[in-house]
Amino acid sequence: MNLPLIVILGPTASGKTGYAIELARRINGEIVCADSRTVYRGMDVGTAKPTKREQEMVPHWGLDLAEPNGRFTLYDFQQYAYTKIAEIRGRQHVPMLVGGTGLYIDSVIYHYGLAKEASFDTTRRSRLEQMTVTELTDYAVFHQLELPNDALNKRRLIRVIEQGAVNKKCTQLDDNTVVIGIKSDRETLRTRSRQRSEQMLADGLIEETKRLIQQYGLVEPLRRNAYGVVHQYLNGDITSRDELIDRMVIADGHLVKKQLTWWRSPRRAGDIMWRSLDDLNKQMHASETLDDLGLLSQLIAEYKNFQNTHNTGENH
RNA sequence: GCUGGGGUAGUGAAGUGGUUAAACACGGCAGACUGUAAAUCUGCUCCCUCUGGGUUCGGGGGUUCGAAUCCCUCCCCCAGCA
Repeated sequence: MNLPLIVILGPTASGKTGYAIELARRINGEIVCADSRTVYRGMDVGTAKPTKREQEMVPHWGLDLAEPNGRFTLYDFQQYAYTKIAEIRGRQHVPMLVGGTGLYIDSVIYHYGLAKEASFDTTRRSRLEQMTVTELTDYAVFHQLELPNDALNKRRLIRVIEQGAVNKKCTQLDDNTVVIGIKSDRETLRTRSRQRSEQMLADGLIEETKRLIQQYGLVEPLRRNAYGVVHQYLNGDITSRDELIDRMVIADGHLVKKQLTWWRSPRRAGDIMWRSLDDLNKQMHASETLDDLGLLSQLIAEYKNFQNTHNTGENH
């Protein structure tokens, strides 16, 4: 049997981690984290990285792969995930791709056509970064490059110029891939986010932020979300603990919005089977009498059914 | 109670007699996005029967051809003095 790939995705604070760990224990799974921030070493509390204890319950991969000031690319993640998924299958375990970074997940499940970069030209990058959007556009047009549909997005313009094209190569979902989305309404997420922010502070987020900034400087991953807000607090731009929490919740809210927009896109919406945490847990506990393969095949069957009904509905 | 400052979209804030009041920022909503993605970028955000129309600047009154802007009065907030 070719073991399936179980993908569990969902917005921040939706409860992916908890569910994934429990499921992994039931179906003999191993978790590959698809999260652009937990790849960084030392960024633990502020990224809600699975704890040591959680990591001991189920093998976790994809954590602590890079230094916060290092360069970690989509290609790096994709290759890492491919390797780990193959290794997990080699052990006759079920690979599970779990995370909230839509792009990372897509690069693996749709097999983005990424090629190894010969070498990253830092000098050229910083030269391009100094150009204005207009200059970059002119440059791209002059060299007859297709412009990104996000024409004012400087980062993407730079990528187009570096690559010499807009890269869109990808495939359909593999037959044995199952994609489950954790469905949750925004109010619930906000409530969870608030609780989680309180917990992060209790767990030493402020000290962690201080330490990381001292060690690496104010690098990009430390400028955003929880870390960015705490940095403003340390700076005195935010003066009260209440405001700090509020701002952390708002930052999470922005992230959630982007994540949901990503997954709502018609390009992938038909591949994601959204289920509430309650339903998923009920199913898991209801099938306790089943053996591991029973629960797994139940999920697969449910997903196949979802795909069929969705696709017929779409074509007619 | 007195004196001074102030009350403009969900919030902060610009506008201080004259082309269409609400720039700008935040928040909210929607969208794009294949190598930094928790990044980066775009649109909408007073109301409506919405390619057009309507209402508004704490309440009321007044001056003026014309008032968020000047005057009177009342209400509320902040600071100082009692």
